[in-house]
Amino acid sequence: MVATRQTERTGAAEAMRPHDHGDCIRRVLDEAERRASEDRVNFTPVRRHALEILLESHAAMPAYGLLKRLDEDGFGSQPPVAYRALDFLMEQGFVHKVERLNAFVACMYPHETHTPAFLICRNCRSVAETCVAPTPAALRQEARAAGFAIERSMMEAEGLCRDCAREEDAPCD
Amino acid sequence: MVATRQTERTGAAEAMRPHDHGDCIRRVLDEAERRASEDRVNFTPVRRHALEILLESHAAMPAYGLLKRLDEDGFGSQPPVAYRALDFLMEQGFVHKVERLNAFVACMYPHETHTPAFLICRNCRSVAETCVAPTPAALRQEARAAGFAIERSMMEAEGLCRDCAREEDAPCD
DNA sequence: TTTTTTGGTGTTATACTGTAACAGTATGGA
DNA sequence: TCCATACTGTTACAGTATAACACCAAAAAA
Ligand SMILES: [Zn+2]
Ligand SMILES: [Zn+2]
Ligand SMILES: [Zn+2]
Ligand SMILES: [Zn+2]
Repeated sequence: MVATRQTERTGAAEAMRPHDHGDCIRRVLDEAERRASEDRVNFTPVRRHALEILLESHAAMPAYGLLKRLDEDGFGSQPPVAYRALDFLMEQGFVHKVERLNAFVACMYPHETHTPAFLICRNCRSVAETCVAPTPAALRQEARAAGFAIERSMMEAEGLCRDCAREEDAPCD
Repeated sequence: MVATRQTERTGAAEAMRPHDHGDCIRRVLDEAERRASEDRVNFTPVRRHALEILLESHAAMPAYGLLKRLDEDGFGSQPPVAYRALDFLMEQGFVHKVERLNAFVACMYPHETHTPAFLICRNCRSVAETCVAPTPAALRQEARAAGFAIERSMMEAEGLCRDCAREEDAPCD
């Protein structure tokens, strides 16, 4: 590992420090808008509004919490409403699922594809996304800077195993 | 077949390669037995049997799948049966939860506390635990050796944020 | 233009995952 | 004997997620 030498600590676990959250919202929303139009994907009202709701705070929101909000705002009351919006937002990389909480957060670094790393408080369920390479050492350092005490952690990588990759390649699909 | 020249790759993602699985079972079960008696914890029949069931393969098993098996074997049919056994096994570090799958696997390295890292096939849901330090680079290398194509990954760390830690310390609990 | 396809939405129903709470039992110490 | 602790049996319920089908509009193909 390099001697990280960070003069500027952008991308640190800001969510757990005081900051201008209006900035977070504007920055992320603008970037999402830009990328959606660039990628020619359909950023419909319900999808946009779902992202806006998630952006209201850095806490992770359960799907049914989001659904409740969407319903109050007139976007429909049935589970697929929320899950479809979330599927879209996750595909675009605008939202991550925090698996440990079965809950969702807006991505704070939507300008780059990345392996997200989260600091999750087991007590208040606040969530801070870091943009550092998620090595245990780097994460520990982020945590220290945020005053966060890591108790346990895990990493999960999803993909295709050798056998399944072979199947997908097969000409007789 | 890559010519990776593997003299001995202990701790690699063995689960995704041919291996003597009887060895896995004996090794892990013995170690669990030893640690349970060392730590004076109550390794009751239902708990032991739950571990044995999970050890039957390296696939992740959902709680209700485990429950079904426990029921067939006469250990009770209600959800708490499975969840209590799983809670115990996770506390002892004998089992991990694979969050992405809401499913559980026996730990392949129960002799040491660690940050588990998993390679999860999205197609067949097979799971390989690696015992390397879970850096993205190390994980990529493990994946390559196992013929596994990582498509996305994440890291989650749970603990206490600064504010919640302060509360816990507070004398006026 | 007409037809077809595609993608998004509305809705119902259902499956899967996880926990609270209380009663019963065994054990071991005061 | 009384009490505390830890494990188990059971009921009821809360929370999470998806399948499936009907409907519609806009884009693409004919
Ligand atoms: Zn913010
Ligand atoms: Zn992110
Ligand atoms: Zn094995
Ligand atoms: Zn493990």
